Amino acid sequence: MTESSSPPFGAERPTLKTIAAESGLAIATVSRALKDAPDIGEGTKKRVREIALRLGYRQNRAAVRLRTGKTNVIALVLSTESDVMNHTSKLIYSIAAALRGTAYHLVVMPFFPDQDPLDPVRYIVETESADGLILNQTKPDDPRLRYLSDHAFPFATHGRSDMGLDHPYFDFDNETFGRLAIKVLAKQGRKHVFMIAPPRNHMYSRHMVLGASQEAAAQGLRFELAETVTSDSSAREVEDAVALRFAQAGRPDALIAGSTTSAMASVAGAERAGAVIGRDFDIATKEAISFLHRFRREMLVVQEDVGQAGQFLARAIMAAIEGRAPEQGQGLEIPAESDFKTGI
Amino acid sequence: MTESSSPPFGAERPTLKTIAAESGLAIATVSRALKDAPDIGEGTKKRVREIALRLGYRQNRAAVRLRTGKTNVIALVLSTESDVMNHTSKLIYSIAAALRGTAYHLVVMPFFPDQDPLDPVRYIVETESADGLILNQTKPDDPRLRYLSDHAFPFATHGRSDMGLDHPYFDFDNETFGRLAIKVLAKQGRKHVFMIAPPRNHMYSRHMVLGASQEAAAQGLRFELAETVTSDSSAREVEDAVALRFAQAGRPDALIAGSTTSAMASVAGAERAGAVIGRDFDIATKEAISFLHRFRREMLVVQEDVGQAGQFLARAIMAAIEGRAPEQGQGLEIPAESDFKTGI
DNA sequence: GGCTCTTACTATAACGTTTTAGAAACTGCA
DNA sequence: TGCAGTTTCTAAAACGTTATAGTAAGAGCC
Repeated sequence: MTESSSPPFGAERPTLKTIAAESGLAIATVSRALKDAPDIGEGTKKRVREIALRLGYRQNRAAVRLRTGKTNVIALVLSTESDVMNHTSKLIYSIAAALRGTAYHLVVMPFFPDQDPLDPVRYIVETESADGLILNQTKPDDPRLRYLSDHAFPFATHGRSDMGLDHPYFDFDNETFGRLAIKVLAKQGRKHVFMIAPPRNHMYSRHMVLGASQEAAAQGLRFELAETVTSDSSAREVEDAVALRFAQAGRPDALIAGSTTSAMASVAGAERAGAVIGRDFDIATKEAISFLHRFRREMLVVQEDVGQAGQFLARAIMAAIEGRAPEQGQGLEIPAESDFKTGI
Repeated sequence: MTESSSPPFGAERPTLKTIAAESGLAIATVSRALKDAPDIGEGTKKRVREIALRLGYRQNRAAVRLRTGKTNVIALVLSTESDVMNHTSKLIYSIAAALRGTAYHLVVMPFFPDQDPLDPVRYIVETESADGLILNQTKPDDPRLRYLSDHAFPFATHGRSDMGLDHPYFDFDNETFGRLAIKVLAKQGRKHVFMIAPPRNHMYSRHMVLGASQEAAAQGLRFELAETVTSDSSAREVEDAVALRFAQAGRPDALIAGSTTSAMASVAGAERAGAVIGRDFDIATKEAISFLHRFRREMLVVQEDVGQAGQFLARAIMAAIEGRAPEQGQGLEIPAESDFKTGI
């Protein structure tokens, strides 16, 4: 596909000017010919394209950017919190994959715990160093979204917020996840669930807890939320908390973990307290990359399709930038009960 | 730190021209004042800085880029192979972290299995869309490195090559890793090692196999290399291969795995063949993110410090771009015997 | 008082592109 | 033949910055 021969070694990179000189046309004509403008003759267009190809011409992005004000850059601002590492790289890959063949580049801009979450966002908007941006780890009331919305800057988010803003997002339906997790555990005959939820200030935590608690009530299960740890706590802390709880009276017989590492840690904690997975308790959780079943085959796990999220977000942000209506405004990945699988 | 007030809502973004008008100075003077040129009076500099701050002035990067030819972009070309996901996100984070506060941005450009590995590299060089680039997963004879070297384009690599090129790199010392893995297994009284090595065409595979095989010879251990699978094979394949081997006569009593997932899969395979970890066999491996001990506490694992690699590479590539001599030309993370730890 | 030297500033061109307004050449038609 | 209409091309300005060459004013010196 990339048939253009590279420019002769050491030579200057060809510009519109080079092609103009070569063809005897004006720079403006060459420019318009290359973008297939209607007021350029077919023969001329063909000739220009051939010369461009022969010379290995490539647009100077800085010049286009300066002239048009369009950067052709999409920024991804990444939360560095927790164990979302697999999650993260999958997201990056899938966005980059969706951008392939388009004019857009992806710049990655993590923000760090010591930083105001607004900093990278403000930076991008103020310097206009991207045309649009993608955020993850949304909060119910998220100042970043307010800022972007106030400045009419195109953005899309992985996860929802609760601010009544209408913007493109993709989310995993954690409410359904929570509901189904309970259902599946109930089907195993479990009566008492102990849940390691994500940090309460994240939007998806609310959804997950809501779904689980409601369904537990409906099914008549006892529902208990870990108070001292979240799924973002260190593995050690989660393990200790679960071990402690399982050693106390009224031992739960089921677990829900909000993240992959907290799931592993929870199992380790329950086992330390002498409980056997599949016999004394079951655990339901989700993961972005398939490996929990190599840890314990008995675990009930849903695969979250982060690749789908990345692709959706890339398309949505491009549509937003170009002022097109997105194919779909919002996306939700809804797990089904049958998606909860063991590795047995 | 970022004290600059944002420009009044809706107003045009201020440029040097704005400041020039505001101060009564020429554009050139403002430009030079802001970059602290020696031929501008102190009073003027102070006044210009104040106005710039008040107006929330930020350089237009496209203009700078067009004028100077410098992009202030560093590209990271990522291999998508195998299970290096944790590895990958750690690398991204650490590079981005090292770039924080500098003028450089990080654009991520994965390449995909269906693609010529040279494509993204050529693209960046031809379009001059970055000042320098970082590559990982080097091959002994790597066309990407040859191309970059031929075009005198600044680059740094995670991993070495075998082409006699002098360029900045950071590597984990896999030869020492291989050697020590054998040593540690020998200390456990093991006599017969089965190794799941990385794909043979990767540089680090050569190193690892070399170290392990030599040390095995020195220690009088039997050394056997898995022929049908590599550490990049699917978990299922690795598990099957190890299970098969452990079911055959002359069962090994030790494993070395070249990657984290292949380590998990190997253990699963050995266990399927009825072997018990710590009793019938031991396994040595490495990981980028701490979690293998939650899988089996008995595993002997070294933590590879990918964060250090990212930081090193970021610094090295900036030095290369700016024509400075790097603080250190090459970096090697050398594991020690005492770094092999169990989770017990 | 004329000379050079230094300090502090400015005008202008250039980077490579796109856009706008307009010019030139051709066509068709009366 | 003349004129409007169409097609195809061009000149020039602009985006925001930096580099270069140069100017003006004052200081120092004999």
